[in-house]
Amino acid sequence: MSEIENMRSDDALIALRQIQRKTEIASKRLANQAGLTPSQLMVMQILNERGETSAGDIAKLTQLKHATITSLVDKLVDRGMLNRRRCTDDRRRVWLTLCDQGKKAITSAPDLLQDTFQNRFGKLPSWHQSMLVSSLERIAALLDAESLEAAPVLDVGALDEKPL
Amino acid sequence: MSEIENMRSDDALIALRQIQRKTEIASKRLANQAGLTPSQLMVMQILNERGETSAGDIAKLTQLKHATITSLVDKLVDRGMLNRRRCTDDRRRVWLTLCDQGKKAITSAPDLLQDTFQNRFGKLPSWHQSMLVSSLERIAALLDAESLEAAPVLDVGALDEKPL
DNA sequence: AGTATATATTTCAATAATCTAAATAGTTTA
DNA sequence: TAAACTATTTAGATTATTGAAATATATACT
Repeated sequence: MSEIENMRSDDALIALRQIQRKTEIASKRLANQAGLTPSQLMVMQILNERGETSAGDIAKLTQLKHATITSLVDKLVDRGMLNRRRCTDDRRRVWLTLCDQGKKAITSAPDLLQDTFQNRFGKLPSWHQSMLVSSLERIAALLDAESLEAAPVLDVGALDEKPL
Repeated sequence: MSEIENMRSDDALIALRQIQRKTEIASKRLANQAGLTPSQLMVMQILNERGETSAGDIAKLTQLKHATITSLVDKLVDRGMLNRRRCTDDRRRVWLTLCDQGKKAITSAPDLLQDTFQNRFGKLPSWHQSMLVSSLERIAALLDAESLEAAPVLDVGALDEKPL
């Protein structure tokens, strides 16, 4: 690939990093508003999107160690955000689910990034909206870890399942 | 805005969250490979992109407290990654810059996400590349808000409880 | 000018998040 | 059935992050 051909890719990566930083900071703020740590929020969002998920898969998805997940889940269970359920098929495993209060906690906190985004996005012409959505979905696909064989840690399989 | 009109916005937000999670995890891994914490990496990337930046601005950009920046910078300076320089105009301020070793540290670590992305992106037809770049830049702009960048975190703790 | 007030960073002690290694409990394999 | 393997937890240590007070400098006011 020539240098010139790389140019657009570089532009894309720069924009991606900007997006990353903005969403990450917004996440931090959102977590705070909901009375959660960013890691706790991440776990709860994953559960909200995927439904019942095992502790180990959460560890893979978040790239946190199992011990960390355990202590983090302990706290969330104590606060009535999550349920722990031992898997009956394989009694080593533990399934986690959001309970109602948990769902409420993450949906009721005002999300500044989301609000701002929706507001501005809604004002764009329809064709532009479509283009952005398909671009975002394409980008997400380009970032997919499937063929990143060097990253077995991410190999959770259902990683690309449809959220919500 | 009607429910139907909201639909595409929701799709966009879903894709955005996927992108966020993927880039965040890739960041964690990259930091690890470079022998840095994610926060340290973030600081160094900011310095790499913006050049000399004040400690306070770094605090705002990362949404970390000043005390945190101080200790984090201490370590990076000790390791020869960064330079501290007292501003001559306003001697309260401190300017930070990456030094050569720091630049090298963040550019030499193999970035799996970046490599994969570049590889796949490069295979797309030119018109598609252009569209993706402009879409990404537009998205970044939609996420841009002083309120998102500068606003202090409201600690009007959501509701009843605080984190344990 | 001199005093009060505001800003930028640091220090220090405390808290919270995360990790490693070992332990526990259950499953699969040979 | 023993050995090897997998999932989660426990315990203890390490590290990151924080709030509050301290320091040093700048700005505004009278």
